[in-house]
Amino acid sequence: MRLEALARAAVAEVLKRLSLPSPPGEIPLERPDKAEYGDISSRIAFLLAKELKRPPQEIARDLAGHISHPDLSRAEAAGGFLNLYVRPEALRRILGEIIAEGEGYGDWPLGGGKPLQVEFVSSNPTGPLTVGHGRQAALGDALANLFSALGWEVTREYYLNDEGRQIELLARSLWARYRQALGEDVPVPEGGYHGDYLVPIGEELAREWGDKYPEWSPQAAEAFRAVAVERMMAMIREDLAAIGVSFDVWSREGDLHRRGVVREVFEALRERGAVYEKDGAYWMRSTEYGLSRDPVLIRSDGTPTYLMVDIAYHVDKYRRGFVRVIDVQGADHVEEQQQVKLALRILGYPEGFLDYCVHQFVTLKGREGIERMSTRRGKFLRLKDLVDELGRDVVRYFMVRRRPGAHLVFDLELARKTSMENPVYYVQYAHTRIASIFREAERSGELPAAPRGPELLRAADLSPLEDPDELSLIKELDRFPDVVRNAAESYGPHLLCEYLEGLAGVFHPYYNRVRVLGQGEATTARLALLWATKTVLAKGLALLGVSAPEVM
RNA sequence: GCGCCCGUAGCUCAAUUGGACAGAGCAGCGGCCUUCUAAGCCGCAGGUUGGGGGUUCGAGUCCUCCCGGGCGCGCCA
Repeated sequence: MRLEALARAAVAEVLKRLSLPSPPGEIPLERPDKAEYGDISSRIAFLLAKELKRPPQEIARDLAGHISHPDLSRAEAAGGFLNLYVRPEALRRILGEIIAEGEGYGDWPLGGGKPLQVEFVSSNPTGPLTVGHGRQAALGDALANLFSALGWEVTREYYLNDEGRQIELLARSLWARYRQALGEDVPVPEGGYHGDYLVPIGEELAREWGDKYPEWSPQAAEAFRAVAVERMMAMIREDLAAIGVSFDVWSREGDLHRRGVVREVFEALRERGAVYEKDGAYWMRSTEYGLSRDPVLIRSDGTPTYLMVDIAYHVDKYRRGFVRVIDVQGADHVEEQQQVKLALRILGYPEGFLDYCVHQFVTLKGREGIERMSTRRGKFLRLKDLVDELGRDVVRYFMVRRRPGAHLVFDLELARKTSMENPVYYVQYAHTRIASIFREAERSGELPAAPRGPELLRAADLSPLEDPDELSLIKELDRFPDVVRNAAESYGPHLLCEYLEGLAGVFHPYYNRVRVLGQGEATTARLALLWATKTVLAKGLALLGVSAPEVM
């Protein structure tokens, strides 16, 4: 039984024994940040104060005076809080349970194997992935990992927008590059894609096709669009491979049209009275529901807007059996998100079905200062170049280290450092140091190699663990599953970074001060503790898509 | 102008979702390697949480008004 369960049982028991009411919901518990507030504490007295018409401090004192549990050494009332101190034996028993759970430690059965989708990146195939998409790739993948750990059957999906005006512009831009390669002075269209990446493709087409398309025509549009989309997708796949993200499903906009989903969902909205006609177009009645404007669903030329397709896409997701969908999107899509959610509400889909993880943009802080990026203007840093320079681990870690809702300033100089200043290495190095101890233990014969070594650790006598840092380490390890759950449910993988840096921050001083090998009985106990620490570090890093190296 | 997000140490950011005296890492200063990797450890200094008002036993967190920044306000995606 973990710390919280133990404390909850103790508090529930004393409430019952003193015939006090239980608060609605669970008994609140916190991990105090100061040692003088105990190992775990509860603000329950504040919750009972109103009902009992007694001051919180008095209630807390009552509870502290009467609480009794074999695993608690002490209970104090301070400022209305009930502070509990756990016996070292109980902590050591918890460590034993963590070791027994092994790799599965940190997982939850909450999702019950139900299908959940994380849709992310979904960048238009109009250019390579930029640093901004990198944040989304890292974020989405980490969330997918986290929800898998919560027991959901997770699908990673990329929505591919292979039709529409932006693609038209892309094709036109590529055609211009093609003409340029043939020595003609055709400019890239206004608002088109000015990045260099189209230049070599234009040259290639010039060699291959010669002067086959001297004019911009429907035939040219067709040909250049097909090549452009195909080449851009190849580029994007390359970028995703570089950062180590892969998708289970690639869905295409064109597919939704062909299957008639778009038309059908539009009709459904119209039947619900959510649509009106004006200026030859069809609009959704959004202002009636408090949104700031009515958007167009079907243009006057009869083609559906991006929003209309997006709504249909989400209906389709529901029909495909997902019980929960999380879309990772940039802050520039918030209005769109409100419109989609509203449409789903009108259509009667369950409220919690669709959720958005909205993230702010990334700016790069290098020597030249902070730069803004734009794919269309060709002013951006390709994600792959950044990964090639810094490594996948650094890029991934930096991208998820901040709360998604906050702007991310990517500090290139810090990221380039291979020292303690770089938080990724700080965490990874803790893992490496432990690995090193195990290598040394095997070499010196203090611990046999796997599988016998781990078996011995599972059966180890943990009673020599009484150093305060050792007990702190156990308390940190005990928190891990809660961090995983919280990081997933609040869409905040950065909480995992915080945790891992904290865990490494307990380990490093301990390592520096306390010798593990050659300490007789204590050695096996310490190896067991470090085994658990190493497992949690590795698992935490894995959830973020970052490696846990044995050697650095 | 309207809507959404943000403002915390010199810098980059946390803060268990309303809890205790607001915490880290850089940058600054001073110490620690013949012992499992110094990519490390220890110590010092650093704050009116943008500002005012309000709700609450209790506010960085909720409400309100200012100030400053970002994003959006297309029959683009």
